Amino acid sequence: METLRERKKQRTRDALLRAAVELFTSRGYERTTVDEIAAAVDVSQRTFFRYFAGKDEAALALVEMTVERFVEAVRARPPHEPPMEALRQAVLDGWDSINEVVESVVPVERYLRMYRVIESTPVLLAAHLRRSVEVEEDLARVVAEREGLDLDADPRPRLAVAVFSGVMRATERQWSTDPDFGLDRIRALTSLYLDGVGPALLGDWRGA
Amino acid sequence: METLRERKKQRTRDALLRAAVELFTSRGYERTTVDEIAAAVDVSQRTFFRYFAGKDEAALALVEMTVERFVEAVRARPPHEPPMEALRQAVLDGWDSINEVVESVVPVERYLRMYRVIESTPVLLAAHLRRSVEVEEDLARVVAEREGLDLDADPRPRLAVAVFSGVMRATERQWSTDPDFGLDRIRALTSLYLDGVGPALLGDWRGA
DNA sequence: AGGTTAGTGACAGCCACTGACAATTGACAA
DNA sequence: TTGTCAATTGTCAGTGGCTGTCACTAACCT
Repeated sequence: METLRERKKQRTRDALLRAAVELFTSRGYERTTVDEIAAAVDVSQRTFFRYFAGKDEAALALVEMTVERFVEAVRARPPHEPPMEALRQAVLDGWDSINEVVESVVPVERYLRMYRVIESTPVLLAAHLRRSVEVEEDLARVVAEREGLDLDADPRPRLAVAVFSGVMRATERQWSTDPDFGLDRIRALTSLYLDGVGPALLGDWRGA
Repeated sequence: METLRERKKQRTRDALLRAAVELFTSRGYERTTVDEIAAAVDVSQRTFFRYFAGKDEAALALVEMTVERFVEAVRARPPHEPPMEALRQAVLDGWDSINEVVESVVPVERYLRMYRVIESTPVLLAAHLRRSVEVEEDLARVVAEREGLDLDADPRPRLAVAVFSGVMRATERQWSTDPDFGLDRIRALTSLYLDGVGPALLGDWRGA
């Protein structure tokens, strides 16, 4: 059982996160001040910065939860799976179980709306991409370990991850401007784009 | 012939850019204030912001010059070349002619040092990655046009560009931590990584 | 030469963020 | 319980990036 202090902290953090997401998705990121978020939870601005290193961290916190879960999922894939297959399955499974990860803080729908705010807000997109670089490094390590390779000697783990991440980014970007909001659409796009990599790398595009 | 006013403006901008790069590469980006840059050129802080939308823009301005040139180079590649080949040649040619693009502002060596500052400064890396997203969109358009395809109907242009950009990012990242500073090293890594994409995508990595 | 326009400096102000210190509140033992 | 310690929070003051405004000067144009 958790101590009262810890529960209180958790509640404050959740409240701040909820308020932030609420404001970001309605009013927009830039047009929301940290003071407003703090005021909505009735804490001081200083307290906000004790829970989040910056305004952007609050905006990315939800996605961060799912990203961490994704990396774990890759690590947990059966070792005999080829790298790209393991990555693919981990993402798709991630979208299937997104609700379980997020529902304790916000409903899935709000998560998706926040995702679109990130994608359409330059500073947030930038922060998101920067974080992705770190994730890629983690993934490369996982892949190298799965295949029993030395990350510094063999470029393939990093390359596979780079290609995969590039495709995922293209998918996110496409989805974020798609009129169809739903999870099914993301799943479909993910599969479609991953299947498209092979054909796209072929020299001759006339045969499709 | 340019007007005096325009020449003066150009000189002010160049001076600001030079001072900024000088300070960023020596003192570091975060530890350099806009006031210091402005003071080094003896203009007001306000004037700095009339030339650069933000401190980061001054830090990315050099790379921006080469990026624009790169996109043009892709556009100018012979139409019969497959997309990935055109992209590859354009990058490699870009590194060959980097000096011509940059020398009017700073020596190449300083350009390369600035590149490393970007790569190692979180906020700059973030801004750089965000800009790359826009570049990818431009490239996708160029590729689609070259191949006579509709960008909204066929995912292959975006995919090819996404894969290419992913690999380029991995290359940059690798180079930025390499003890070898030189241009040759970048060229070698670029070729190596591009050649590695095929093998990395294969299911079975045991055969190499 | 004289009116017009572009570029600049000075100033005031917003907002994100940080350090320091004091006040409060929960944890835990006597 | 109660007193002590430690964690959490609020307050305050300050820095740095960035913007709007306005008056002033220098370049342009006829």
